[in-house]
Amino acid sequence: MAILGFLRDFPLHGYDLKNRVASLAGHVRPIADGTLYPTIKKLEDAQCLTRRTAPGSVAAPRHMLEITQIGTDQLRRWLRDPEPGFVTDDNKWYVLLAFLHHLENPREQALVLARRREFLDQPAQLFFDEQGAPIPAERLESPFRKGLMQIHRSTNLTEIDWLDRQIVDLNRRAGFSVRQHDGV
Amino acid sequence: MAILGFLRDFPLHGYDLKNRVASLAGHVRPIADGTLYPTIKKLEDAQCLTRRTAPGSVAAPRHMLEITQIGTDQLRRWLRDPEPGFVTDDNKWYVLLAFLHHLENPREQALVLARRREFLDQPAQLFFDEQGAPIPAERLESPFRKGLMQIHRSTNLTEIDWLDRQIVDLNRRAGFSVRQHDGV
DNA sequence: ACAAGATATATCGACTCCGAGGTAGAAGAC
DNA sequence: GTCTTCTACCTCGGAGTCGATATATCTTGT
Repeated sequence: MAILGFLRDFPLHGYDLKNRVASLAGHVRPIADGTLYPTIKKLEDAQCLTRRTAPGSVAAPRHMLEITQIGTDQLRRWLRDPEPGFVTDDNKWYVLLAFLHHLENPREQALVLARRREFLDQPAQLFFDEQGAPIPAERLESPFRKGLMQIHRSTNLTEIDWLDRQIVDLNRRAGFSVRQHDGV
Repeated sequence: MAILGFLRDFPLHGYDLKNRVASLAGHVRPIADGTLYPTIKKLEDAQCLTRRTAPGSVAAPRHMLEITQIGTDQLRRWLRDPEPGFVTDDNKWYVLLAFLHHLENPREQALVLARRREFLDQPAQLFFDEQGAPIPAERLESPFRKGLMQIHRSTNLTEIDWLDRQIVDLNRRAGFSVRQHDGV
């Protein structure tokens, strides 16, 4: 998804893609060659991108990659209806967020944000005692577990706050465009 | 690591472990059976844990798992000198944090927190233009990317704040115990 | 002229993990 | 009685990823 998302911005070659993806995922951890190039080939076979050999500006010849209409459609499908992991896994969610603007329709964007919002609303219960009963943060003996829950709560609130403001904003914009479209 | 960490608290059987690990990793996403049971067997072969068959309280017989001295040592080694991924990947870091109290020595605990602190200090540059120059958050056109960087910065500050307080606290405690030990 | 090093693409084997499926025992439904 | 459901454990195949390795090209230093 990140590959198509970056290509949607402008054409790139594999080596450049590698660095851009690396700075996004996790943080800074580079994507291995053995992952990138087979994936590019797979996307090419699926006609999601085209390849044009260009002389390397600095060194060996590059394969400039360009996204196709099929690729754009595929990207939008992934964004519009993300797999559960993309909502519940922080790293994946951030990747999705980085490309959500390619899903042009503000109402659809708001729906995706709402799914994340819903997920964050679930109360986090991380630790349980021998009987399986949840242990509240104040009862935890380990200061690290206490901090873990504190940080978790605090960062969740930050994100929820941002999500709510975005969702309102997007729906307002969607409302305007509907009214314009209806001629009201 | 999570398996040994939980067992260090008290003996558990596989099914129970599964649920406890699930509520920690990512969030709530259950660990697959196909991952858990082979891993338990691997740890047993490495003599990190022992297995005792007990009648199931509700259904089929359980295998109660108990951590051994070898397992405890292994756990402490992992905690003391974590692989890079455990410092740079949020999910893995949280798992590590959940069991860091098993690394009893406050000075060693502080060192691990310091590694995370150092990682968080690196300025995050997530997006680049066609020429490869970094784009500051204010210049980003996508509100999602802007929010992404805002949230990233805000949550980092929260965690850094907590880390600093913990590190000071742990070093203070380490200092006391050294002085006590020296008879000062 | 030639070696060294950065750029750039590609492949292979090993490893991890998951999901689907299977076994089996006990409790509760009808 | 037997059927379903929940608990509990286990295995296999496939998908995905990584690290090592190989290759080609261009620049720079000597």
